[in-house]
Amino acid sequence: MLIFRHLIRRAFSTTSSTQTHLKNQSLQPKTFFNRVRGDRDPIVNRLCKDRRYTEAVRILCEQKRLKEAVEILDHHVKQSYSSLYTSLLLLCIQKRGLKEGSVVHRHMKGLEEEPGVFLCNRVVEMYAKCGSMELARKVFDEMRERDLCSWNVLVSGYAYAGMLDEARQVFDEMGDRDSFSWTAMISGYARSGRGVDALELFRLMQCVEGCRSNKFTVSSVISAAACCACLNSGKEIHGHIIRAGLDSDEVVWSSLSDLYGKCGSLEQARYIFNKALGKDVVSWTAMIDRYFGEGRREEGYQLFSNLMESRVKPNDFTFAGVLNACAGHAAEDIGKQVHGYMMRVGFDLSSFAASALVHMYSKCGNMTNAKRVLHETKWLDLVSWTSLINGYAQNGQPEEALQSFELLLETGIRPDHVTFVAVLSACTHAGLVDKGLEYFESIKEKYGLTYTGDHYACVLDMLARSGRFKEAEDIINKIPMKPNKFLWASVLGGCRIHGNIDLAARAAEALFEIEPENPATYITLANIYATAGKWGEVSNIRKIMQDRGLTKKPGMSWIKIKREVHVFLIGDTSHPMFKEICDYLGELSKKMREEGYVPDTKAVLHDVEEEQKEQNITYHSEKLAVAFGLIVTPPGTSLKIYKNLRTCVDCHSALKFISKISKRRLVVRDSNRFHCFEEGRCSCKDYW
DNA sequence: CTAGGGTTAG
Repeated sequence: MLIFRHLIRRAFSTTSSTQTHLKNQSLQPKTFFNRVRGDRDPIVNRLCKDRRYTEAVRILCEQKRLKEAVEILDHHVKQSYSSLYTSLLLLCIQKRGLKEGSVVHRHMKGLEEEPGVFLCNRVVEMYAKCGSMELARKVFDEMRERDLCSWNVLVSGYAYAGMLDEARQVFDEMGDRDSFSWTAMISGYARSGRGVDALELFRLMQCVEGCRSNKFTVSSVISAAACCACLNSGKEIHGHIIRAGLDSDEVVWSSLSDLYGKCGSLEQARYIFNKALGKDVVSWTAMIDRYFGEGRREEGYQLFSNLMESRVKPNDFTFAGVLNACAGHAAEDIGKQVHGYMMRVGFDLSSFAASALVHMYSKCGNMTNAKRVLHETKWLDLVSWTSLINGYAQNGQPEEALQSFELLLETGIRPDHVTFVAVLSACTHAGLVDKGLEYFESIKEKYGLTYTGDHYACVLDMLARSGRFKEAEDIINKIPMKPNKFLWASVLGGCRIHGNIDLAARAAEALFEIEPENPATYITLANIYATAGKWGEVSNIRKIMQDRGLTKKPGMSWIKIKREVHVFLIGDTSHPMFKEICDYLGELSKKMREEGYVPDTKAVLHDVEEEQKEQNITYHSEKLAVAFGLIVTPPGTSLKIYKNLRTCVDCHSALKFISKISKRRLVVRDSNRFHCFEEGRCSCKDYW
């Protein structure tokens, strides 16, 4: 990628910058929750020794060390201090500390003097924001005196919790309403996807005299229009925004851009984005992610590059978005550059920018860096671990995957259902069926999790691949939900390997019902019949496909040489070097046969002569791409090839021979996973 | 004192 050239910096050239970032990061609850007393700063210790507890609490509050502050308050402070409560409650709200909040509340109640409305409002807000609307309501109901703010806090609390009907009830009950009340209600509807209700309420609001909408109101109502795809209402409000002069705020611009992105076009969204006077990092991030979301990767990367050149600093959300795009595109080169940039400008090591890094490296098959990042960040985060386990599983290192799972358990983090999907797939790739079944059992028995469709799909994939169809069918018959397409596709795949025609027919039948338009099912089933020599069935299926207008997705491979992408289709003759490539493949084929390669023509559907079949598979797109790469690069260079479909059995075997003969490392990323061919072996150990 | 936009894993 040329666009990042000026920013390239080796991501791992130094570890000292990592240390700096560790120091700079904010105190995140997850990372620093376990700070023990011995770690307390000396001033606080001194104050405690002198029994100046109130001051100690104040300092801890400033340092956002909620737990310790509340502990001291609870045990040592005997008097009431309104201002202390206010800051403690604020901190509880910030950190979602319900437990600490209720301790503070209890402390307040033990006092002679009754707390004022101001403080009570804070308590209601604290309970609401920390997730207990029951307690919030209880405090509200018991308040002797209430002001408008008390009501507003309750409404916004219910709205925030997604309890819109309750919110509306309180809203309708209250006597006076100001912009706060209306906005809280409107934004609640918008966030819960009830855009129409929000728009309706906004119309009502405009009829109320003396209750003007402000920037908060309009940004909420615009996001409401976006969520229900009401472009026309959105445009009307857009006009209102201009007329009322509310267009000087970056959040308003950002929601407008979102509106046009969601129900207009990316071009309109970009137009608004360009027009916005103030563009903060959120607007940038949203616009970049919008491009990636629509699959317009070049524009996404380009805009990210523009952002880096602007005065706005990308944040962890921005990094996570770009890195996840890189992961999806297997664009390790760009991902590395982004990583390098992050190291320079700094990022929060305990954010999902860090886990996005692990994810990116895992997806790109660079497990060394993935592991390194995970350990460097010291962010004991389940998502990162899951990415790592999955990465190992998909990159042919199932032992490392299971080892990582054991390490994860040692940290005390409880794995969730997604983690087990990764663990089971590792067992599948390693051929560890019995161990996999043990893990499968433990999901329910040991960890008390409910099986998801994916768990069943994984375990059936495992059993079907190893030909244990009896056990597979037992499980299929016991599944409480309707098996999904992934499950049946796995079963079908296993039947292909072991030639189980009966179960294959059942699986295919189910798949035809779920996704009749997917050609892959027809092709696989036809392959199974073809392998068994049942040509009548094969032509039947071909006829059905024709009738339904389905065609096989053409295989396509591409390879990047000197920043230029070369694309090959099956049997493609259009490449300028096609003749050289063919000659080279011919030579290669001779050497391969001497080494023991036998073309596997099972994958060829057509009922044609063997020789013709061999011809067909010789020109599979990945073979063309590899041959081209071998010709144009110097000896010893490793090649990276991308493919849109799964690798076929013959190509897989051929590539093993080619890696041995050419003494090259060949990395193939197919639609499912990475294959790393080296010295006649593949990292996937023939599971894919 | 209360309200707004973008937000990981398979």
